[in-house]
Amino acid sequence: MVESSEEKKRISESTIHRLSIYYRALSLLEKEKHETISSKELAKREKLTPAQVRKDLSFFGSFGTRGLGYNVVELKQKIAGILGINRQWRVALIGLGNIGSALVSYKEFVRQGFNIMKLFDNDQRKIGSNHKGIIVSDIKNLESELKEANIEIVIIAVPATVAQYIVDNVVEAGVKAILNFAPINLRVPPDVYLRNENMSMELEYLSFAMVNNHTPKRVKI
Amino acid sequence: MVESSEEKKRISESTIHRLSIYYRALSLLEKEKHETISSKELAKREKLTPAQVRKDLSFFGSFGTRGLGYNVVELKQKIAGILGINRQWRVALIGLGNIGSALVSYKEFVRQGFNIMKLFDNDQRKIGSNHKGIIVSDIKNLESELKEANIEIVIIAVPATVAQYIVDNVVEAGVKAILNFAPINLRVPPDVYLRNENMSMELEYLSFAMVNNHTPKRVKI
DNA sequence: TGTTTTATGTGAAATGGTTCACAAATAAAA
DNA sequence: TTTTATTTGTGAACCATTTCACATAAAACA
Ligand SMILES: NC(=O)c1ccc[n+]([C@@H]2O[C@H](COP(=O)([O-])OP(=O)(O)OC[C@H]3O[C@@H](n4cnc5c(N)ncnc54)[C@H](O)[C@@H]3O)[C@@H](O)[C@H]2O)c1
Ligand SMILES: NC(=O)c1ccc[n+]([C@@H]2O[C@H](COP(=O)([O-])OP(=O)(O)OC[C@H]3O[C@@H](n4cnc5c(N)ncnc54)[C@H](O)[C@@H]3O)[C@@H](O)[C@H]2O)c1
Repeated sequence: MVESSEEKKRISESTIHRLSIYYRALSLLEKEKHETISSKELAKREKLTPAQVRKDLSFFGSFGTRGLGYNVVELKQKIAGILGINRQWRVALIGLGNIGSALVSYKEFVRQGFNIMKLFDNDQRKIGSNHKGIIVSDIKNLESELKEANIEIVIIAVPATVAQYIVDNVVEAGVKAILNFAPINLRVPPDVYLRNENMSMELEYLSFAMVNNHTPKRVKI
Repeated sequence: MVESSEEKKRISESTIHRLSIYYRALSLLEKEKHETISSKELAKREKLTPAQVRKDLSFFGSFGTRGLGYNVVELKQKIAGILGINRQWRVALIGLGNIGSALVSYKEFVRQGFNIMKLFDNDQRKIGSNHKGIIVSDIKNLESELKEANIEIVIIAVPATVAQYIVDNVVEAGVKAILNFAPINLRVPPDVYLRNENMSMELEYLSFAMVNNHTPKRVKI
């Protein structure tokens, strides 16, 4: 079989994270009625370097105008396309406890096209109740309901002890992207994308920095 | 003044994050009654390489025994010392909304020595109320109460619109470490450590990965 | 006690990511 | 219209991190 002609560039994770940063900055610039922005100015705002901004963007195309900079609205749309947030994503959240309930109310997710459409829990008092217009489903029906609703991304907000078991079912249901809040190293097949949100880790970094007088190259994203 | 004889090695952020991972893994191994662990086995468990584990640890000393591996309890304590979590930290949380309330109930923080001792809000209905044994303070008294309670770390959980203003006051009160949940790029002086917890960014990574069939080098921590 | 096996600790090599520096393109000014 | 000022896009140089590979040391075993 002939190799696809499409170039498969290896984009670094840092570049992807910075695209998120550019997107957020451009949203603000749009609100502030800026028509164009130079890599220099954008870098200054986000404490990065102009070269970094240009190099990041150059992996995906030439979006600027020499002598002028980038059109704010246009670049924002380009980045949205690259990140895949110029569309709606169907998201389910499992575990409606402290953190799960907070996430359901997080408006930023919806604004970026991440729509929580299904909620699951195993607590009888929670099943059937209404959260932000969504009826909480019984975890027993996880697989069938995930499939039925065509869920593409699942957020895990259950205790660490049951997280692997839940994830196995989520994978079984064909979901390819998982955002995990449980402080545990989950096993998923190679074709499933997994990201972990670990808040203790960030506090531990602060602790380390204070104890060791750490001098970071720059503030973490 | 003579330069301190203490070596000031530049430890990478990735190394620090992996120390957190090792710590969590070792806690589990301790529970599972493992007496020793090799870099090979530890790496396998956390999907890292043995060389990586050894190199990370070697920045801080020689903690292992050739032919045997590392003593679980001993290494765990060493890492706790390196990360600065073999002590108690005095933490304050500002903004008792959705995410703030969830964080107050997060037991993992306490387990690692991060004790939330002060809560602040500007909502009259919340001020004076009791959350997990802590009376919510009026944001008006922020500076004086932060100083009085000797707060070392502040968690920001207020709307992005007011976050910079709040942070300015926190910095004014002499706090040197901030964990920020507001989706905004905060300005702090160079001697203040700032970490951002940005959940949209992780979802955006998943979105990017799915749209672009991204092949990461390895799963992000 | 001697031999074999296991596993650390660490320079050196390889890989990956960031910054430099400049040609090329366009805008702005003259 | 020509000149000057900006600013992009990108190889090349640089720097940081990861992996390799092996000398060294201790454990396990005979
Ligand atoms: N609270 C926080 O601020 C916070 C922060 C970061 C990470 N986390 C992590 O997020 C997870 C949830 O934390 P929490 O504080 O919200 O805990 P919680 O106990 O308040 O919530 C857990 C929820 O999961 C549900 N649940 C339990 N077992 C289940 C199952 N088998 N199937 C479906 N649902 C099930 C429970 O009914 C409950 O509603 C934990 O892993 C925790 O470590 C919490
Ligand atoms: N809800 C989530 O899951 C989530 C996730 C990630 C990040 N965040 C971010 O965390 C922040 C809080 O989000 P939320 O959903 O909890 O919002 P929220 O509105 O529920 O809570 C905000 C809290 O801050 C308080 N507050 C407002 N202004 C204040 C001031 N000047 N001084 C002191 N307190 C003040 C409010 O009274 C409220 O209690 C936002 O920046 C949000 O973007 C939220």
